[in-house]
Amino acid sequence: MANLKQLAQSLGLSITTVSRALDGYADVSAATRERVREAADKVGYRPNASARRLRRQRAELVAVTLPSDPGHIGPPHFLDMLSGCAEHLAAAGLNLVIAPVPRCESELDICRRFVDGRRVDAMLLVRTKRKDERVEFLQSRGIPFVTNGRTESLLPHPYIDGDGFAGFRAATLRFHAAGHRRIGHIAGPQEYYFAHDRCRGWRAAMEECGLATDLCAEGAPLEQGGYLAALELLRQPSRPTALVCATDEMAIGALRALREVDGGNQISIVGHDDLPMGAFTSPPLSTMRMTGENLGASFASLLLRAIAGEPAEELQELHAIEFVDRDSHRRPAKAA
Amino acid sequence: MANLKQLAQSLGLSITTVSRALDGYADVSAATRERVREAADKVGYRPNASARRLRRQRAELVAVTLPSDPGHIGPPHFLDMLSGCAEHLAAAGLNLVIAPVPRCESELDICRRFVDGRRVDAMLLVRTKRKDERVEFLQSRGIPFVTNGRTESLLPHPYIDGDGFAGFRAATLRFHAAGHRRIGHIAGPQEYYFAHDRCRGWRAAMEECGLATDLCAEGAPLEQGGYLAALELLRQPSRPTALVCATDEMAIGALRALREVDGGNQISIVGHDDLPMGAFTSPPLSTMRMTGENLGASFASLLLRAIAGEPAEELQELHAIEFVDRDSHRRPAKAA
DNA sequence: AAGATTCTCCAAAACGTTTTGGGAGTCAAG
DNA sequence: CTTGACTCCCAAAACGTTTTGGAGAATCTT
Repeated sequence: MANLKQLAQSLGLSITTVSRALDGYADVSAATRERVREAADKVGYRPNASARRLRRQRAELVAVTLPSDPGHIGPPHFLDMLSGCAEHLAAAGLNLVIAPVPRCESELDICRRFVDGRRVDAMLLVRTKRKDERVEFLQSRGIPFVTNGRTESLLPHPYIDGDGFAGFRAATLRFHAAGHRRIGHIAGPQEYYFAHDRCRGWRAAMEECGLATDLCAEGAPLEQGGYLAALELLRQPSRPTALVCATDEMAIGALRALREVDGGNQISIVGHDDLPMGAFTSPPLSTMRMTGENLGASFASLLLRAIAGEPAEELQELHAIEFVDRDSHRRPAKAA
Repeated sequence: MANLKQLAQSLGLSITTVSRALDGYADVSAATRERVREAADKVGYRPNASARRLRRQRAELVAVTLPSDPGHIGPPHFLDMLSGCAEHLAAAGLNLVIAPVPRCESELDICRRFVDGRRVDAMLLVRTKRKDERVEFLQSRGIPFVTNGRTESLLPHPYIDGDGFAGFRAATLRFHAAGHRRIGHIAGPQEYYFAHDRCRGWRAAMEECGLATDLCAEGAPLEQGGYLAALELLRQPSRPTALVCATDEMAIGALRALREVDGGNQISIVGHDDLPMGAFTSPPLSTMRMTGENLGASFASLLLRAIAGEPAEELQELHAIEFVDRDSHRRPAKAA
């Protein structure tokens, strides 16, 4: 309700003094400072955010772009992550705005709007592509940002990512150790870094074991994509006995395909993301997930450090992937 | 990069004219308007958001508060809803900021911070309680807001809600028509409007049918809460043969309880929310969901109309609840 | 030809902060 | 008495827009 001028007037002080008193500067006597603070408390004074932002040349805002394709938004914990991130940003006086991408615009347009209108101090990018134009743009503008997922950008940039390569390699080797020899991969769209990374992990393991890498099918990172890709692999003359799937959603689609095919329930399968519903599929879906707790806080911390100017190299977190042992990966190797 | 002053200087025009040209006022000649627009396009001029907000006395922001208790954030479609809402708000020049509530603060504190700092033009409230202090506060401040869920506030306020009363009444009657007589209710915390509303619906149906309303147990709106509440009902001397659960999460907990009890798999059950994982439980969980598509757009529209000053009475949407027929509600009435 | 009207444009005043660059006092030291 | 240091305060200048209230020139009316 009240602004600085009114508050100052009612106290018989100058705007300057009131402002500095509230900010705790030392050049205001302790007595006045206390008097000002009490008065401010009493009238419930809060500085006008827009005015402060204008003067300070800070937006006090961070934006996160949300891909609008339904189902592309990421696992359910995504909202928890955002919530955690926003909470930690708020402690530093920053708010998190969500910026969904309308169908008619590109993610780049959104970035441009936010950056060039000086609406944000930093950005959070999700679902990075190997070659991500948003990253290039933000780098060229010199605006701080953190990505959820790596890219193949030449310049380093801050990110948090799971080590999909290692995770999928390990999962594949696990199948190999269990006696599987025909291990298929259901891959996500390869322009996404995570999908490519996971595919590489599977491929590396296969090559290490001296196995052919032709049992690979790509699909949209959705239930339907996994379903179609699985059908494709099941049509092969020599079927896979195990499937490593890029995401849980695809794995669930693959499970549906397996149910429709003779002996499909004898095929092992593993996904990635640890979707809650995976616990209820039949068989319960073994999966993988990124380690680390309170990811949101990590993102917030990286963002704040990026804003503070820390070099990108020090703001990169690669998290190990852990295996979540349910049941779907335990089918015998020799069946099918 | 550029601001109005520089742009004006480079064109040999005044700031005023450039500003008005870009806003399309009629008092700049079509020729100059075009010239200005081209120049602005070329240098990629975007008005500084903070400056505009200060001058216009609008924050161009809407905040949504997220309860921080994990699991309380609502069904997975919640993020889709937010995303849709943000998208439609963006079309009107408003951005959506998410405001999670840290453990040490109340939702009211958050509202206060946003409202008194003039950080937002409106607020979106979720998980309303029957007596909701946030609603009272916002009403007293006269700031526009829309709630997801009704309240028992005396003054009307804009909301979108599902007709839980009718939905739960209908579901209960459906069980009655199928021959069930001992129909239990697993209720959510009654301080929440939705939980109370659904409970009333069950109770009304029971009374209409002349049945006792003692088979009711309350729990936290989580899997564990449903599990414990179900165990409580199953301990009764005469067990329910059907369960109407306030939420799917609770229903899934109840399913776990049923599995642990002899003959539990003969008990019918229905939930509410249409969680994706409900399709994978065994048996697949019959459920209910609010009708209406693109809820986010509806919220955005109500928010905009509230900001425009439309009276609250015209900004209330009560959506019907539809039944989602899977399998879990089809157990015979005479078993158990 | 004088007055009214219309077209274009602009100077200056906001909006509410934060920050710069002092300006009065007071006190102690030189 | 002067000087310097220190304490406490303040006027004024930003920050970049939008909007108000004209001003000057051209065109139309009478």
